[in-house]
Amino acid sequence: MGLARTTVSRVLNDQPGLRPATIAKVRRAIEETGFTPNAYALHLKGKRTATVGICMENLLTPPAVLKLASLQHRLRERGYASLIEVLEPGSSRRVIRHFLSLRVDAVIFVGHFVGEEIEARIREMAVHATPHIVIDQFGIAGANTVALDRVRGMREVVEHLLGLGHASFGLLGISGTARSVSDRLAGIEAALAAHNLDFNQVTRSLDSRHVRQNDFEYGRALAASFIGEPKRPTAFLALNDEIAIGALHGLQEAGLRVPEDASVTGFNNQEICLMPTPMLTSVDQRVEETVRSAVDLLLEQIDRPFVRLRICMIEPMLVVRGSSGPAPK
Amino acid sequence: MGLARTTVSRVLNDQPGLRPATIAKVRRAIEETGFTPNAYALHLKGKRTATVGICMENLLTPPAVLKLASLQHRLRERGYASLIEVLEPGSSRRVIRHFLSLRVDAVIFVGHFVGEEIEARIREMAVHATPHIVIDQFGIAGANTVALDRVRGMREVVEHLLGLGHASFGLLGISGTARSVSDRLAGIEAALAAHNLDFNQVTRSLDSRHVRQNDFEYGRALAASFIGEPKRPTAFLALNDEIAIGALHGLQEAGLRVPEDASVTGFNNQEICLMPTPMLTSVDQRVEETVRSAVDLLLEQIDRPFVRLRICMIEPMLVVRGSSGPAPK
DNA sequence: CTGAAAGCGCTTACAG
DNA sequence: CTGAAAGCGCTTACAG
Repeated sequence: MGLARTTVSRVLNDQPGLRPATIAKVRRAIEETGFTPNAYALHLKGKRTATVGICMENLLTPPAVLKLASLQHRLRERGYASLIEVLEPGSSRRVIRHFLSLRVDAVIFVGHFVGEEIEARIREMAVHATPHIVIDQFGIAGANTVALDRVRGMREVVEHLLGLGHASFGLLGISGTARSVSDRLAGIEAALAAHNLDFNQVTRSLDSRHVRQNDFEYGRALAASFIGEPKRPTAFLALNDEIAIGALHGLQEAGLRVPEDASVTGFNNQEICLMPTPMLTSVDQRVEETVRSAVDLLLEQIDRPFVRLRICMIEPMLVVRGSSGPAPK
Repeated sequence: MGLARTTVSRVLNDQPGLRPATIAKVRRAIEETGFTPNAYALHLKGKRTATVGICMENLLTPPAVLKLASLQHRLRERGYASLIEVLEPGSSRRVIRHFLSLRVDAVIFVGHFVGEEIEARIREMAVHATPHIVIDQFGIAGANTVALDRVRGMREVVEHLLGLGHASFGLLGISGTARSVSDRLAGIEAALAAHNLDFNQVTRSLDSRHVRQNDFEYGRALAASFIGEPKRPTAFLALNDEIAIGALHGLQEAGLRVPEDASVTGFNNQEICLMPTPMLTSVDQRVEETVRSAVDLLLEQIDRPFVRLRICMIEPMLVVRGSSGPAPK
């Protein structure tokens, strides 16, 4: 036959020093038999798997999916396949073991997780010298992290509204102790403090009057509650775009004009910001830049393991649209 | 040491006939060293990889992502990990080869692809006896398929509007030759024919006046165009929810009341249907049922290969909301 | 330029 | 009940 396993292997790996006729013969045989090399045998021999494991908090929010799509695209460009798993609380151990058994070159976490769980996983991965990066969530001990500077994002929103003359703010869904909330509160406080305003005097939250949902209906309900109140705020800051749009509709249904009677702002700058009339002012997460930084940091670690811990903050970008305007006189 | 490779292997695979003390000793050693079995060695020995390859058309539309999330969840339940790749035109060969080299147990296609390309891939996979299923796209030769009956979905929309007394219909984004469009046209024609109405007489499309975008702005622009027309339709059927919501806003901006002056319907029943006022009547894709059927068909094939070709139609569900009402007198 | 041999990390008969 | 040996499908020195 003239087709020793060695020869076939050399053809498949484009190694030099083969007669063209031999190459052609091998290629033809491969074509005819539909032969596909077994990746498992390949990697057993030590070839890099060129695979990255991605742990997603969920696949149900547009920003998360946008990150996933972008990650997958960029990794592919660099020659990596991605293995994707949704991480439910408590499942991280199983998922990471699976990734490790598949000898992934690195693991990416996207979203917000139980801190201790991820910390434990990162320690396990360190044993195997498997690099990692956490996208979105600051504050995980020992974790390489890339995340949006949400404090700054919210500060810019408030600065923008202060600049428009607003002095009383309704907070929509921005209450509680979750990290994503506390970052936003910190941003609001910082901006107010810079203008010598007292947080408790100029902001108001009615979140407790409704069951927290973080969706349109929740925003609508919150807006409706504010309508009945004396001293209604002139600007409403929402935790996310969904709540903001719900609130915008709620205000309009009550006969208020946006932005003439009240301004509304969102957060995340999703596509739906373009849908209401007027369109929604929001804070862009800079997904592309986030993902690019994350992939760069990760590949750097794959190339030279044990570099020092990296924390990368992404600057948000305020996108001003029609839903925010001068405060009413 | 008393820790022969054989013994360790037996412990890891929960095989009977080991002394508890031995088991404990092995487990401790595994724990201490952070030993993780090499999946590649495992599968080389013939163990099933318990992995399914998923080819996505894209990850940028909510319905696609919903299917992915649901698929991933159901496969995990059944013990399968999923390998996800976005298929760009022309990349299918590379992606499928990669999946085959990883010895996936099956491949799932989600979305709409170039027919011949997928047909070629399915033929290649047949050589390896690797089962497949196509979700969403009917009409691929030799493909096991699960997809929504879009003809019927659109027929139900028209029946609903006819029942409300409408007799003139504006089509938004429903023009051209794409399969997803022609299915919808077939549904509209069927419903009209059943009521002895002539398609060309009672429907109108102004799609050609704008650059096709399938988004809010396109819907808004189309609605604006219809406003200026004599004999304005009383009902507007959109290709999808985005166009419908854009149109709804466009009509309202022109001073029309929905549904008193004009009805609007969408397609896909995404979450955004709940956002406008009034909320949008739409057609639900029954993602859960689609995915369940697909996974069932697939596992059936994995268990006994070479069963006959399976085509499964999913019944859509019309969801009536405030955007559709009685035709104006 | 091409082929025979060893070995990657496991599992599975088969001895002990 | 436990261990030594073969072999899964490749790649890579090493001979020829």
